[in-house]
Amino acid sequence: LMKARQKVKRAAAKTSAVRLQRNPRAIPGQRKATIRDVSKLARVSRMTVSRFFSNPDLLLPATHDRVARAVKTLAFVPNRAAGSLSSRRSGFIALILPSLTNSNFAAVAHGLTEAIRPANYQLLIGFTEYKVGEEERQIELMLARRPEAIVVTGEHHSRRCAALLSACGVPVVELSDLPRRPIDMAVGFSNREIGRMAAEHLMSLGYGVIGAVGAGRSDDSVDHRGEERLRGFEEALKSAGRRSDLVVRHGIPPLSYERGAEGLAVLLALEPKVDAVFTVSDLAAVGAMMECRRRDIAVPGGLGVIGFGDFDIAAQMVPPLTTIAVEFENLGRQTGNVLLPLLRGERAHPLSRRIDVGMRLMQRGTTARVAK
Amino acid sequence: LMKARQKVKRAAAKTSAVRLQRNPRAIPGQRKATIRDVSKLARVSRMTVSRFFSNPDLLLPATHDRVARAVKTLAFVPNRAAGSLSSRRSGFIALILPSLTNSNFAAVAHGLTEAIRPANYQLLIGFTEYKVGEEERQIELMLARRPEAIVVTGEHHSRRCAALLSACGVPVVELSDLPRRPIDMAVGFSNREIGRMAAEHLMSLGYGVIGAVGAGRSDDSVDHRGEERLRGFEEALKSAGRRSDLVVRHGIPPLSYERGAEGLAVLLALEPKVDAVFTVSDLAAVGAMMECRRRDIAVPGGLGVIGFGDFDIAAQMVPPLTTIAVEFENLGRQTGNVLLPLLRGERAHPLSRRIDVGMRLMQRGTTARVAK
DNA sequence: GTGAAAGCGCTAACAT
DNA sequence: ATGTTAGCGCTTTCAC
Repeated sequence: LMKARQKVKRAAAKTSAVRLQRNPRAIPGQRKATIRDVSKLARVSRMTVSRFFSNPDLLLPATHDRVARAVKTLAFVPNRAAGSLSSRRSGFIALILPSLTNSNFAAVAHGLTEAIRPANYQLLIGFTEYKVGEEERQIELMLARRPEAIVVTGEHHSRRCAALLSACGVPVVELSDLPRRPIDMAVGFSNREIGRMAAEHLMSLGYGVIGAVGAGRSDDSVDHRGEERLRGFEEALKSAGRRSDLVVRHGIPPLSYERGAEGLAVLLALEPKVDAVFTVSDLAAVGAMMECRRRDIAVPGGLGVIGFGDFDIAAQMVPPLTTIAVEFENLGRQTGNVLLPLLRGERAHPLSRRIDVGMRLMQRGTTARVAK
Repeated sequence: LMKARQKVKRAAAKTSAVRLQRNPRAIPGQRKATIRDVSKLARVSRMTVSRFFSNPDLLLPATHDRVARAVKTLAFVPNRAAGSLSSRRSGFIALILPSLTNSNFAAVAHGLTEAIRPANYQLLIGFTEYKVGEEERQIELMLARRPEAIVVTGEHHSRRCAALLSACGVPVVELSDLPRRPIDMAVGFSNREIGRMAAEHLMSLGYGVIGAVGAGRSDDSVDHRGEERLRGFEEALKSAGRRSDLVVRHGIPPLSYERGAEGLAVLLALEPKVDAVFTVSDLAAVGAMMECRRRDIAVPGGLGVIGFGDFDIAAQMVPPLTTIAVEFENLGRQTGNVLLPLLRGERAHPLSRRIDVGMRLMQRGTTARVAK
């Protein structure tokens, strides 16, 4: 058997000597050093070099030194694709967001990055731009990289997305929504509750004719989370026996300052007597406030305004914007904290499969008690 | 020889039959289907399955169908780590940004994503939070994934970063700055020129005592680009024989609304007669405007304000904010356009190694001619 | 503490 | 149009 092997090897050696550069369409640039090059230079086995990176304490100081020097002279950077293939651990965590332009989603990314850094995972971020088809595409792209966990935004997924996610075999976290029946885990808050909270806040202050502004939808883009907020808002008004038809859905997501200003204009045209408005996002609220200034409508006297998100600008406005805050960076961090034990192979704690990070009403200057 | 090979194979088969689960520390979840499983089910060779994904037109319709069915029943998703290793093309483009919380950087990411999508590349985003040590760490993490191109922000890199980048063997783009001697390529604009432009704009309108607000620095964080803007600003004032000492560097990057408001306060304490201010970012400018409102300083009458970035909020302010605009999404798109031919193996066009996307003064309401 | 062997799942190159 | 073979660069496993 031994002899047979030798023969095969020699035959192989002959062929491979012929073709030096295997793939001409390979990325250009001088060939990178491999673990093999390092091992030769340091006169150790490849395994020793591997251990140098994964478990340096196992090496004898002298060996460690030789390897370190070789690594340095060759400017060796281990190839994680090869490592992943062999160890069956990619070191990736996939994060799929609607958009990065929203600073709250960016905060999620930052929080998650921070939480997973000590474990040496790398984030693989994708964004959908609120396009419905894009989520599927992104999930497939991600799955091809064999992430060790997948974090998606929201609870609404196409059938195919849901199928891909439930079959993917790694932990899945649904972010920023709390589905009744999560695919796997969920970390978030209730968007519906936020709408309700906004409506109740406005009613409690004595506002009478209350409207809302959110994003519309097109054939290929939706903002499910904003829509949930509007729904909660309508519910609260209805169950209080109030008018709940003053809900403007304007423009395609994401909602911007400008869309907020326009949305308010639409609302005022619909019902000039509106005395308070909830906008699905602070950005729209700020836009609405600017529109008020242009129209000489006093805030909060002429119009009460409440937003969502507690974006940085909210507290800085004059008057400062009343809003509902969610700690998005914390959301990301919590997600990381839920995932880390799972990635270490520990079983999921049943209580941590659905984490509500809650929300907080930040009453500031744009809402105030109305004189009856 | 043939017989020898058979023997080796049989021996190998025997061993591998013994150990079913090779790596117990592998990520949990049922074993994913491999190209081999598909090939068996479809009764074709593995290459045919591979071609099904890379070049489906090559297959006979009947073969194509059989493979498609097998792929579907097994829910097969090709493992890109294995593919990358074999083809020596990772399909990654690395993008290293200071932060995602800045919507202009997010815009870059979006633009770049859009540009590279048709070629089926995937972005690998990392952020440094303006920390100097983080850039090195990020670059090393990225290099381990063998990206086919690396995009970094700015021209200032530590020695080690510069070394890693110049030795990495793939195209490198420096973003949003135009170094005199780029490592490889650069797509951006002159931050210094922006500072100059701001100063000249204010001088041309007749403002007399002109200040600026930027971010400070700590031991481990800097905003080189903002600093460049301040430098250009100082230069312009100096060469016009004006006072150039009213430059406040406040707080650690990134500059926020709040920091802008505080920065203005510092500036006013330093020199109450200031009649115009340039802030290194629109966010700080907005913060400064809010501070003005709190102090009943009229804008632009009492204080002229000019920012940078043309963030969405700029045009929405009342009065709308004068600023200097750079099309950041276009910056990302251009970067993609420069990279794509290189990734296809074409030679770099010498003219496209340094692309200036330029800038535009957006004169709006916060600056106006001063009555002498 | 170190090494040898085998194989992770795919594709380039060549053969038919 | 499809198949065969030999690796890609690493890590697991097990032997010493």
